[in-house]
Amino acid sequence: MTKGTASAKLPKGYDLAQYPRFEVTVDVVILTVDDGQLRVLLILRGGKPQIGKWALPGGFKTPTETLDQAAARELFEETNVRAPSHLRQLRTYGDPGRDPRGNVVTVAYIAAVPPLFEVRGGTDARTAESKSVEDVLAGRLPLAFDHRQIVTDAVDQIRRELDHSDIALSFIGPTFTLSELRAVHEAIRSEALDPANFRRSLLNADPPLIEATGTRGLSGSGGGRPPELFRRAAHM
Amino acid sequence: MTKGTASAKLPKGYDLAQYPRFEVTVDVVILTVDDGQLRVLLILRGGKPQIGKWALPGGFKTPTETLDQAAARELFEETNVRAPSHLRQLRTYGDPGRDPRGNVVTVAYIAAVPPLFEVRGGTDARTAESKSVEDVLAGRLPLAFDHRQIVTDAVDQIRRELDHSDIALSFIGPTFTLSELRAVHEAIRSEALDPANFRRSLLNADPPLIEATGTRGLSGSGGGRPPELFRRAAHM
DNA sequence: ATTGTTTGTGTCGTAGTGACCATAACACAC
DNA sequence: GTGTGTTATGGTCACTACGACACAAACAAT
Repeated sequence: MTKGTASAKLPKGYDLAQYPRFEVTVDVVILTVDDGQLRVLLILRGGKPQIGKWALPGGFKTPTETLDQAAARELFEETNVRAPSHLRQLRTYGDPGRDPRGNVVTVAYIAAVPPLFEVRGGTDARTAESKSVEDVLAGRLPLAFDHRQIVTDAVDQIRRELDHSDIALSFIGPTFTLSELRAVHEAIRSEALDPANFRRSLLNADPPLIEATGTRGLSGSGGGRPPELFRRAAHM
Repeated sequence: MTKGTASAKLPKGYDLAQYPRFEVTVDVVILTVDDGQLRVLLILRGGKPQIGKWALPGGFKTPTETLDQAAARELFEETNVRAPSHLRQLRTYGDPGRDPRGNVVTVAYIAAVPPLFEVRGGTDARTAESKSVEDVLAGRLPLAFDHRQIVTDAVDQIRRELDHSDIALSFIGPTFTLSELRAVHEAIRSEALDPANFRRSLLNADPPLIEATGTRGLSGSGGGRPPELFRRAAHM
């Protein structure tokens, strides 16, 4: 609506010319569990600063979009990944000097997706891959800017939510076995869980998180009883 | 370190001139429980937009300070309240049009303090008072900008944390009775708690949150057994 | 002394959970 | 087909956490 021109009809000091200005960016932490390993979606920077370094997908917010929209847009542009509905804010980073280009404040977003999503690199023809979170946290894979700190905070956040939300379901597809779901929990918590107890706690959850589909999956290559298939419970 | 001048020695497109710019502000939600009522610290706007409306204390970030520092500084400048050590980020708000002055992104902070703190109005000689959160949430006390939404989110956040952290202790002084601590929980949860069960859950907490001082407090005006005084447990 | 109030202690039954055992249902090698 | 290994599923047991309550302790007020 009212833009900077509004200052003309108001007492002096109304407009914002006197205040320092910042670039506002969004960065997106897309987590996934693949082959029992927690991974994060990164792009290989082809642009201006930090060329050749891995970084979180993200970019500049425009004045006409919300922060949420900016995060979804940048994610798709740079990685071709459609933003999940549960893409949400993690935290905002604005330390002076965090971006060598100047005064850049970034709002970090976080979401989880199932593995094997299509990553073709975005319109910018950038390379996009999911990388081991463990490597990032240990510093074996250096990231641009303060993105390692952002990934650290994202993993902490996911760990805190794991037992108090349905976030684990976001890591897997619409139908799944309890083993697959358990593998997600184990990858995030870095510890083994008892299959029987895991099953009981999920089936007794109130409100219910999952429900049986009635069908069964296939036994693994090494044999084993074929598992029941579940889906997310209809939440009303 | 490197400012905008860095663009001189780098390929064109490096500098940020091409991107839209924003003002970045911080807003602080200071919550307190007074007389069994949850309250929020507000200031009466004397400046440019929204004159005469109540608003959260806050202001513009400078390029040389962190977001945390900006929040603590603005809080003290406008309300004379020293920022508690646990002042921390809540969420960032950047919807287009949220501030009629232009493109303003604000990072909201949250903290709890004991009642009866000194609020003299800050250096700006503004009026600062704590107001009923219930009145704010119900819309009986309109706030400037989107500050009502921020207060809503802050209360939700406090409610979520209440049972999984020591945040309740921030609402009261260094020594306290279990009745006082229980009153904090009851005010935030808006429901009565059993004194006996409340005591048991706190004394059995692991890791311990509180410890007895050995001394006793005074009976209330209507009589009653004098209560034990507790303090925050030495967390090691 | 009696009454009322608040604090503090204990009991009881239920629900949740970790550890563990047993059975079911498959693949695979022979 | 039989036996062996593997995973899924169902169940038990002991311990803990917690809501609901009963009750004693220690004060104020009359």
